[in-house]
Amino acid sequence: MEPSLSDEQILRQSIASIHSHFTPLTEACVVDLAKAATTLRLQKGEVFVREGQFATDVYFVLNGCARAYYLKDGKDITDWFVFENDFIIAINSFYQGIPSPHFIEVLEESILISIPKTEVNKLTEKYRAFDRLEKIAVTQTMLALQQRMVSIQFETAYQRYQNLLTVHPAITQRVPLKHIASYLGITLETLSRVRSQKTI
Amino acid sequence: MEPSLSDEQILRQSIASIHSHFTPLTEACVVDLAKAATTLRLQKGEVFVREGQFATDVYFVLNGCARAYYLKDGKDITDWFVFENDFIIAINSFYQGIPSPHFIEVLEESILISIPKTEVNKLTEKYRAFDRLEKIAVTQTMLALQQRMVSIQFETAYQRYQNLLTVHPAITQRVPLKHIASYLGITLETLSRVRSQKTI
DNA sequence: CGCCGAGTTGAACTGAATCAAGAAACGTGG
DNA sequence: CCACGTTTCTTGATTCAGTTCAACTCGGCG
Repeated sequence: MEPSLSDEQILRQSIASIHSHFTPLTEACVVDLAKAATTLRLQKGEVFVREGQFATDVYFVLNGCARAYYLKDGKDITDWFVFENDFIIAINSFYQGIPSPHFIEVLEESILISIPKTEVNKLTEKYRAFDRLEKIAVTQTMLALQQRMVSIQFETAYQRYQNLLTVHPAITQRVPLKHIASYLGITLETLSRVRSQKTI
Repeated sequence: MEPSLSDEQILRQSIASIHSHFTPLTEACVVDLAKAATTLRLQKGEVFVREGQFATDVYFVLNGCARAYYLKDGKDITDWFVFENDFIIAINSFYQGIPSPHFIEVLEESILISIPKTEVNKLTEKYRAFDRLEKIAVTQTMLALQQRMVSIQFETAYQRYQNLLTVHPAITQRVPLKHIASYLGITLETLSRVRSQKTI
């Protein structure tokens, strides 16, 4: 993480990152986006979306990483990981207008920008490029979920873990294994055993 | 199924259905869409997208039902069901530009309209409303996949089957159980047992 | 130093898969 | 309209991947 970036710098870097990782935005759109967005600097473990809340913002992770999770019968289940240069939202609340089943927290000291949902909707309405950005993000998420469905449905715990490593090789250095286990739909014990075996 | 609809009628009904089930389209957009679309009348079991092909069209099911499936180690795995008034595409090929891992077939005598991908892209570019339609369809698919992830990850075979029945109460009358089983990520035998038990 | 969260290891258990056999429904041609 | 083959579905016995419960190790930190 860069030491002591100004809000101004964070915003500029985020927009540059959106430009290169998703799609370019027009000048005017960038100006409006910069007005709408605020920066967030969060300490490791800070929970910035809670169960029961209505999604108020979209978040872009410039630096660090975050996870969305929910409580199923009291158990903490990770639903989604996000690393630098990606968006994260309380997906159900945002798109279905319901109270969020998810919590979202950062897993490291992180820098995000936050864009209010109302402003997102205005930007989407006003700028074709921003609308396209949202469509790209949603499409990527849809495809990632479809891949995960196939993986979880017909692969063994070992194969799912290997798949995850090919997508996020360094994830085990950044995320506690218990979160990885629940994301993969297995127990911590099974993940531990799977990690200790070198072959099938 | 309506007896002997004309192509004209099929198109008109499809557009009306898109209007009411998704989002309204402008007059001009409807005119262009009608020019781009063609009608398809398929017999039960007809396969209209094959593995290895590049997605050339988006399909709207006006009447009947269809499924997308792939072969995993020679086994036929259903990935998606679609009933009347919904779209179906070879999702990976369409959005990732790769040869389709999926086949798509109709499970009943069905009426679809088919819109070439090139025309979809033009319509998306030209009409805000059409762009919105695509975004809505993709967002709905994303949310449905997310629900399915949760279901498959932490529910028993019995619960998953019950969930499916709440979403598609009549599915067992229209779709062979083997397809439902693979969709739920269980074997045909397990589905049969699950169906015979009245409680957990 | 001792506690606490994170991860490992072991043993017993279980939900669902696999393998196998048969019953029921379906459709196609004679 | 019936007979026959095929596909669809059911039922039973066995096996297995992964869970659960429990005890233990390791590393960091107050």
